[in-house]
Amino acid sequence: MDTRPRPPSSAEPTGSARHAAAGSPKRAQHGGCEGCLARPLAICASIPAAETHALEAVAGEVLLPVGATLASQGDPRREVYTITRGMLRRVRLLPDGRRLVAGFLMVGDFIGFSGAPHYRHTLEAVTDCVLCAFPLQSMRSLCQRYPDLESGMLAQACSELDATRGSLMMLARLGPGERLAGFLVELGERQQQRGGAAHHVDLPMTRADIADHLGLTIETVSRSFTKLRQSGAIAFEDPRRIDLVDVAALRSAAGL
Amino acid sequence: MDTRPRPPSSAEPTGSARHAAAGSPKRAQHGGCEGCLARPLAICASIPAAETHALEAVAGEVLLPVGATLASQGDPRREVYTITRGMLRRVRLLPDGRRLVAGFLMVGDFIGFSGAPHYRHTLEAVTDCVLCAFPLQSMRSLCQRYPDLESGMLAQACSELDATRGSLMMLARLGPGERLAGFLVELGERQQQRGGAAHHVDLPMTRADIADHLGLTIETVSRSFTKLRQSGAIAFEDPRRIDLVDVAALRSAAGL
DNA sequence: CGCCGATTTGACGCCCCTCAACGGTCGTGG
DNA sequence: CCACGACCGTTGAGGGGCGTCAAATCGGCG
Repeated sequence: MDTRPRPPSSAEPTGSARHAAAGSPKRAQHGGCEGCLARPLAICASIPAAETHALEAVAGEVLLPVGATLASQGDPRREVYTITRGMLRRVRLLPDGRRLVAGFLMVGDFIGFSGAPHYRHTLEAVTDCVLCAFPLQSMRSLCQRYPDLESGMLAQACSELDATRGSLMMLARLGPGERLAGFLVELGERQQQRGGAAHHVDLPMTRADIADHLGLTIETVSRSFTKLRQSGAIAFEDPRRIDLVDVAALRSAAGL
Repeated sequence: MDTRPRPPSSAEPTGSARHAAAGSPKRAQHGGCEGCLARPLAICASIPAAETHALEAVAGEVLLPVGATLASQGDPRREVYTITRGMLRRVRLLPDGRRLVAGFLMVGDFIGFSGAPHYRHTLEAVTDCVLCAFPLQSMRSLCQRYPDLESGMLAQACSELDATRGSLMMLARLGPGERLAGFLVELGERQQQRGGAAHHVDLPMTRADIADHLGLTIETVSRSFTKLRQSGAIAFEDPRRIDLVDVAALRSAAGL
């Protein structure tokens, strides 16, 4: 009765990569919190440096090659994760193939804020990733032992809620160009927090990922890119590497 | 450059109600947790019944008449709330008047999951409301004293995150009829948890509120209602009181 | 009864989705 | 080395759905 989907939707069916067939997750031993680049960004920082052994004792390391899936929609939730390297996407699929990318997850982000016993999203690696894995049960006991950890998680969950509510406005009331502007600004800020250059955004994800994140089609995303470029707000030669020329204009377009 | 808004947007400019000019919030003394209808639904339940005096000691009661605003976008956040009676809407306004209703808040819901120091939304009473107010600072100390309270809040924040992510899919990829179907089902379930009749939904909010919640216009919402009615999925005479005739159809339309 | 707001319905137009084609890059294999 | 295919991104043409504008109906309240 309503919006019709496109036949088989867009991106790959989880396991049909280029040639080597998108490897699967591999387990490894935890490398230690000391030199961890993600630690200052992650909830792990809620535990004092002197006590990281408690984390290391229960943590495992997961290596996730590009295109691999960490967990699938419907799987039981047994672990939570902190991202140490790389980028993931959080994908939800409708039975008819319509696809939503509910978010992109970057270094320091926490995976596991959910009350559901099963995953409501599939988690796929946009780039090669490394994650710290914690059994759900261990995380619960750690929270009891270190109340600051639980406060930290609550705070983090609240900011994620803030961010998600921001996306609501974007999807409900902004036009394509405005959505894209907001997306670029936000991604740029997150990359800057992680040591990226200001006024520069790297886009490891495809246009299809962006489209499914913004509730648009690939074509409309592409057209919006060229319009933003023509307007002088952004510049790029490599479509995966964007210059934010006029951040103020981008921000105001996105209602920020 | 993009979607153009309608001149002055839809609903009232916060204070121009029917005739009596939408009263303002009134303070009262807290009535006690014992007979509180919201308690079993709210995070307050994380504190044992024998200890409710700790809550009562710091709580205040707020009476909010229809149309009144509890807090405005940009105000500093000083308190958090639990809803005891009535319904509120969480509204965000863009400078040009575009409006989003980020959610409807009902009895037992908690207001205050945010990391921001200022409100990012305006909170307006859809019906007459009663709320329990807790100073932010008191809530923090309560969390230290009662770790279960903090766990409860984390759990609640996680379910809200789940719900908000569900809205993302709705806004990004569902058509008008599907969005409305999902909205009705979800609201029906929440009302049922609160003692409402199954297969019946009360809509205290206007079509404009629904439209701004679903990212549509009033007219499209209205047309979607009549289409759902013609399809036999719902029935109604009073537009504010909807019969859910075929819940299965509604659920599957919404991708649930 | 008259006014006002809420809801519904109709006519029309624009924006975005759909369908299609093209160019560029990369990796493979002849 | 170059031909080839796969994937990605871009651009153009066309159609449909939802927003826009307009008007009618209904109910509540003064």
